[in-house]
Amino acid sequence: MACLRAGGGQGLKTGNLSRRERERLWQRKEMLAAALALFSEKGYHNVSMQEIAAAAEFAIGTLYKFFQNKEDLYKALVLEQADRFEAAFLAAIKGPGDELEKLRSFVRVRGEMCRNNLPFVRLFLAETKGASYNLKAGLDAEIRRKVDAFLEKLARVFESGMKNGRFQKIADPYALAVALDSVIDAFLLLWVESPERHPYPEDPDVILNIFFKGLINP
Amino acid sequence: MACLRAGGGQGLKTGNLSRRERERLWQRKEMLAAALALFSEKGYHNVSMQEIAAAAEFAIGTLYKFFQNKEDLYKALVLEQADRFEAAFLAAIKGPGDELEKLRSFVRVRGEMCRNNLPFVRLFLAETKGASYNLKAGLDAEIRRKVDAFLEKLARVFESGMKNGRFQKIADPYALAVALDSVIDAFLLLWVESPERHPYPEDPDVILNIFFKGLINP
Amino acid sequence: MACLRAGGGQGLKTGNLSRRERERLWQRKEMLAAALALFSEKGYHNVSMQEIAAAAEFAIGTLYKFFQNKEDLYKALVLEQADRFEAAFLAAIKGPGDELEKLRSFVRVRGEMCRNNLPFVRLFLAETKGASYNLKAGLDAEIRRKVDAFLEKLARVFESGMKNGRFQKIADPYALAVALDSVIDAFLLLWVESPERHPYPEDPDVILNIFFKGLINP
Amino acid sequence: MACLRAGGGQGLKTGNLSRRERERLWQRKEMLAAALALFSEKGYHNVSMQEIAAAAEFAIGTLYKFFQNKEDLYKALVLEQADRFEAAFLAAIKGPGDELEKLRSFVRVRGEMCRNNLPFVRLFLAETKGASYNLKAGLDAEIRRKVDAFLEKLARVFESGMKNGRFQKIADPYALAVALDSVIDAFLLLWVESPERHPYPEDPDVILNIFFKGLINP
DNA sequence: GATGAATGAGGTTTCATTCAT
DNA sequence: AATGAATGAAACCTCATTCAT
Repeated sequence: MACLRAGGGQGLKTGNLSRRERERLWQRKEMLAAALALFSEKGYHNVSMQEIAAAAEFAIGTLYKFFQNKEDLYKALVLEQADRFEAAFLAAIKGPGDELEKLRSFVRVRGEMCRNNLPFVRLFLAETKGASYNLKAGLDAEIRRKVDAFLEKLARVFESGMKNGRFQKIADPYALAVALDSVIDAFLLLWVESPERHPYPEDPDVILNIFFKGLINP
Repeated sequence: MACLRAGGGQGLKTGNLSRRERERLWQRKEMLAAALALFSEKGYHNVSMQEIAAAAEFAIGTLYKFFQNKEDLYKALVLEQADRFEAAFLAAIKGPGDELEKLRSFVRVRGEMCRNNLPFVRLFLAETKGASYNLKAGLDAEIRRKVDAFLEKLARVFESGMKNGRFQKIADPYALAVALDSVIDAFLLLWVESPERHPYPEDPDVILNIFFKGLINP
Repeated sequence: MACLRAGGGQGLKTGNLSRRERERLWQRKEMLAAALALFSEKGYHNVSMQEIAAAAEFAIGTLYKFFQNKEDLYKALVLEQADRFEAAFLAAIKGPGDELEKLRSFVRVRGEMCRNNLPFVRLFLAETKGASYNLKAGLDAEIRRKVDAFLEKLARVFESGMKNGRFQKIADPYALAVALDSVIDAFLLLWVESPERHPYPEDPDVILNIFFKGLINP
Repeated sequence: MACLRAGGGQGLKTGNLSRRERERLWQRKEMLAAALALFSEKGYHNVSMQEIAAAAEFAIGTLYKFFQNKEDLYKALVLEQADRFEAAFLAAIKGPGDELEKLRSFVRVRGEMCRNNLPFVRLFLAETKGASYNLKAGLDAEIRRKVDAFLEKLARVFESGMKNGRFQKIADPYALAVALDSVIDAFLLLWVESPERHPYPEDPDVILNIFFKGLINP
């Protein structure tokens, strides 16, 4: 959370803004931060707008100046954070190095982002893994579209590796992307639940070896 | 769903019971079936007790004779179904054949159970993957304990395969169990969302090859 | 008000009903009576559902069992009363006697109904005379349609009188109907505001003479 | 509306005022014009101060510099317009000609004023005919006092006509004034609702004949 | 034992009004 | 003097739960 409040300019440029506008942006961030903490802890339906307003130390009316309604607030929260995550993951797989290195980088960044944004990870897993009924109009679809678009890009890393002979054709590239993503999620889930018993591995190959090395003895 | 209503003896013995008791059990099952259908379709918070009572064709008061409150009803629903699933999965990995065959059997049964119980799968994925906030007291923990117990047993399949040389030691057996489970879940999730675009594979090796064959070209 | 509570079977038959149903009807009437008193005194927007519930001595939730929402309650109130009034007025102009007697009867019944239902008259004048913005969907239209339909019937009394030579053709029959209605309303309005200074005349001819006798000296 | 904004000197003299004061008067007029348009269209309770401020292109705070609160603004609006109307009606019945011509003139001016100030007419009818609950403190009384004062003056026209033998004594002069006023209102109401089906008559005698000629055939 | 009418706390949202800038 | 962001009371409405019948 601290990082969220402090972290400036995430997607929203604060360059040439009046004091007023900068203040409004800061207030918005405060509200989203309070909302994130609460939603993440108790879930969408168990958090009231009053609660969020109180946590953000604003009047309820002020909350409604920034967000049309509860759903709108929630969507803004999830989408803005999702964008940050997507950007970081894309940077990882578009970074330098061969396909192998890209995968390592992705696994590493995934861990870092999550370690630093635990509240959002809880929310995000709830949104993408759990059947989420909260989001009547579109967020669900929008999030899933984003995830899918990313998985396609990840699939292309596998595909490219297969084409240049670095990877074997053990499965459909998209299936591999889905599989890698879900395995990482599983490790993250274990870590979220009990960080001490199941730490997220520092070395990405601990996870990747499941894919790299064959299980069956030849 | 029909199977749920009709399906006798799932965990609850109906052997030597009075007519009264048998009727009560049948009523209870009706209620849970109606609740499952509604929760699965709309989510815990978007289903009212009135709605469940109406769907089950009982008075609201009768519902409360069987379940102390909404949460209690939900817990009973999830736990009883989870038991059925757990039993089926355990049977799969305790069945005949070597470790490889056990894994294949598990992947197959996982698919079958889910295909036949889509409403519950939706609910279950929401509960186990998504951070589930519904269940303030204990269900969460109880479910996760069950899942973990099963994962330990699955891990022991990998371990045994490693010991007798059938499997390579590519990773920690528990990690492998988690990974396999999550990959299957990922495929199920894809299937739940769009059964036509992403059918759950008939041949378990489509999934298992991700583990069996190494990705990296030697 | 007393008359409203006491007045049984006004349009709603209470003949072959179970005790339950009779009680529900009585409760509904209590609610409408409380609502009428409040709306009539303070206006639609200045009365809260809590207030109505308290006045009717029911819980707020019970109010909503009977009426979907505030507007629904208001519409039911206005329409049911309007029907009573319409019926009484129609009876007056369909009663025995020639056209002249019909008009006298109408003026008389108008006065009686209003004297006995002052709260509703206030509401009704507000609805039909004032531009009423309360009634988003349809009540406005429905009320005006009713009023217009009645005015047409009243016009036909004038028309018939003209045809059989009892009346002179001093103006368009519909215009005469509108004029008579509005003159009665004006007298009622004066009476509503200060019953002592401006009593509604016992003798209908006090009002009707405005129409019967010509003002200009020949 | 244009006439309202442009129309100078309506009751408020702008003669020897500083630029400041003239500007304030102009601003006030802008605000009242915006408020009139909105109130007339949507009704007192369905218009927010924010809305009025926005329509008048002032800050909400500025609105409150001119009017203590919403009710105050509304009262000012209604009273100032009512004064304009009263003045015009008084001029009509004080104008040249005998009693008959005064009545004709009144009917004519009534039509003109209303045709040119439809938004206010809607509001005014709502205020004077409908039981108006908006105006808790005094406006109601003040308006009605004005109306009554005018009706007394109109009554004196009838009275004078009776004294000099031009009119017959068919009814109490005040009752006749009330009746004429209400009949005109009724025609205006019809016109407001559907200007095409019920045009306000060009010839005042169409309305006045109801009074002038006796209905009953002698 | 079964019923479902009654309850009222608590949710979301609006808007008249204030006051620091 | 003008602004408009901030306020929070109060409105409408839902629904988990109880209890008299």
